[in-house]
Amino acid sequence: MGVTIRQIAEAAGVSRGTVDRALNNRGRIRPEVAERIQKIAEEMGYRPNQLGRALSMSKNNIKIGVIVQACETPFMNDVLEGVKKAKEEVDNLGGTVIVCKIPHISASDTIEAMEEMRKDGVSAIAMVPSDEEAVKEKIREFTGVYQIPIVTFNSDVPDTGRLCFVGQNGIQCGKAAAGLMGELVNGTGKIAIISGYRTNPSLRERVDGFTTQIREKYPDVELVGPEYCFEENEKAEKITEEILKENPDLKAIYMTSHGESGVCMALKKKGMAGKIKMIANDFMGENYRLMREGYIHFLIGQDASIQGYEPVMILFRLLFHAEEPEKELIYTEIYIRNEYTIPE
Amino acid sequence: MGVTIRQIAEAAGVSRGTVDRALNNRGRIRPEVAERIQKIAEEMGYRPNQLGRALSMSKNNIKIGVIVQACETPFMNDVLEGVKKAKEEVDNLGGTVIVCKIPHISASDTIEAMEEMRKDGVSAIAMVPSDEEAVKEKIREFTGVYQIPIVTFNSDVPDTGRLCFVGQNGIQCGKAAAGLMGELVNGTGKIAIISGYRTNPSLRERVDGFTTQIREKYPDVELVGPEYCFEENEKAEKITEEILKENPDLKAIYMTSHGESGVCMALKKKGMAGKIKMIANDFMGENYRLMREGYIHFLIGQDASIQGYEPVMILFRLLFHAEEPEKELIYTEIYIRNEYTIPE
DNA sequence: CTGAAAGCGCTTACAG
DNA sequence: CTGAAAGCGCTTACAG
Repeated sequence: MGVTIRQIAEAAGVSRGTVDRALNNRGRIRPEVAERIQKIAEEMGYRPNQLGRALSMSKNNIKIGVIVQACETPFMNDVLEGVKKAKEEVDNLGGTVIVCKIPHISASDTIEAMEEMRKDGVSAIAMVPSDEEAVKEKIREFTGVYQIPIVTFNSDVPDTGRLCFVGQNGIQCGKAAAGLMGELVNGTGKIAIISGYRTNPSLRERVDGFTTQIREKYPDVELVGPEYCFEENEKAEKITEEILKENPDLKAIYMTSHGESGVCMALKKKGMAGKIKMIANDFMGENYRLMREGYIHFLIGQDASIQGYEPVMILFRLLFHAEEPEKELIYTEIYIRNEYTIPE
Repeated sequence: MGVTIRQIAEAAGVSRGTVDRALNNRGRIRPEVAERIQKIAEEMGYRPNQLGRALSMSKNNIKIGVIVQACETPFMNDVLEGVKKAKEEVDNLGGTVIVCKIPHISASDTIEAMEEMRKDGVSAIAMVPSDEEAVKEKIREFTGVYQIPIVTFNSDVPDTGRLCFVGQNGIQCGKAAAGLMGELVNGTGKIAIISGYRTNPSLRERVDGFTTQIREKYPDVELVGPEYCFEENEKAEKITEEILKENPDLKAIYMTSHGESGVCMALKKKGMAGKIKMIANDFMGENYRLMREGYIHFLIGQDASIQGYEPVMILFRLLFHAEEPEKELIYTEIYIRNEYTIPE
């Protein structure tokens, strides 16, 4: 048990309300008195009890909105787990979290969700933005005109006034893959890159990080691609077949995104399963299976649940404790897994 | 805002105290009344407000003791970070956490710390036990006679009545290293194992997991050792020199424990820096440096801070919410890092 | 500028 | 078995 506001009030010979005003800079107090009280609190080692604070402030009802795009993917499911955990914590502290799931990536749906939340009276929003001008403009409007703080996660839209971004550093992710690849192929040979969409910023970063790092550290490696499979298995399979045809001496494949099963299917048909080394992204059941079957040698992933958890908590800390986030770009850790560090 | 106990009381036409008794099975209530109230609460979708609960119960003051051995290592420092985080949370919820740091691994000091905590009136203890009979006996006494629940972390002592264990699965850790090693050496060649202490259970598990997995999956690999360096750099250096002398064709080294700098020194003197592949354990500054300098190729580690955090929270959940841990063995994740996924 | 009082949602002696 | 009341530590109108 610590020192309470009541004890300070007694020690200072004032009322509890006055101590509160002094300690929380609420004004309406004579500066000398405030100073004296602050000193006493300091001396007594006062640490405010969050419980009392939260319970008392639960009248205000802080409301945080969460907008998630493409919510039916395994990754986003894990993200939603994190959101749920944050929601429970916020609920416990007297706040509210409302979640809007947008089934696919769409600018108009995103904007609509944002407007709805504003009408619902949210005090802040955490969201996965899509990289379109209309969405960016709406974010500018929210942060600027309506003064509704916004935290982006998973993908970022800089220059929109968003408070901060929580997600992966794509460049670093690509570099990590390059380092693993270098070991897998012993620093020499042909490596193909298969990506999802040419225009997707995160995937682009992975490709860039991978490419530059391979060129710098393993000059004897020859890169093939990048080819783009639009995260479709059929397309990925065709691409892989063509690559194999043109490069019978291919040693490895780096996949920045989905379509893994298609690639593996092509490898299987050519009898190359496990012989061609493969690095893929994202921790999900499908990839674990392919890893167990020997197709995928390393998996690179991120802590999905923290991407759902942290943005909500950042906003809550802002609204409840008036605590600004430490950095503008909050990168999540990059995890490497092999066959022995995946869940059964 | 949710339904409150007061609303239920009004709906049921009873007092708030009665609702409390009904909902928390406190007895001293007519069963029919209790049932009726439970039903009403259910219908109204009542979810108890943890804040009110915690604030009210903060009179009781739940006190959790933490005993940490060998607290001056980098790993234990991270563990203590986790303890600190848990302590803040528990403090916020009206509890207390007291920490006792034992500078070195010692049975008598551990027992002394336990006794002191008991006199201090702790309601539960989280501790790193040493693997000695006297300590085990003391743990049995605490859990049995005094009914003080104990959670072990980092290393375990089964059959002592301890509530659960939080830490690494050493076997799995060794297997993960084996999988990485197989890729590093391309499935063939000589690999040396250097461990810390022959008798340390965790290190033994790592060696076992590594050995069995290499034998099973890479029959062409020849294993050298394990040799034991007692986590001392000088000793590790000498051992490495000898191994190199007898095995000029050595391809890689697996270190289960400390002494890394000594090994690297020996490699450097022989001009083998970076040529001999190396996998080491534990995320710490020294190892990051050796990785950046090209000596260490993979680092295997655990989330140290969660090992400090989780045991305290498990006990808090037990005492505060009467919530038992889900499993008896709570294994922390095994993380793999390469040069690109370590902090600068 | 300051104080007295009510209130946040729950628990817990104390009467009856 | 049940109720009325006090209390946990803080905040916040409302008076003055």
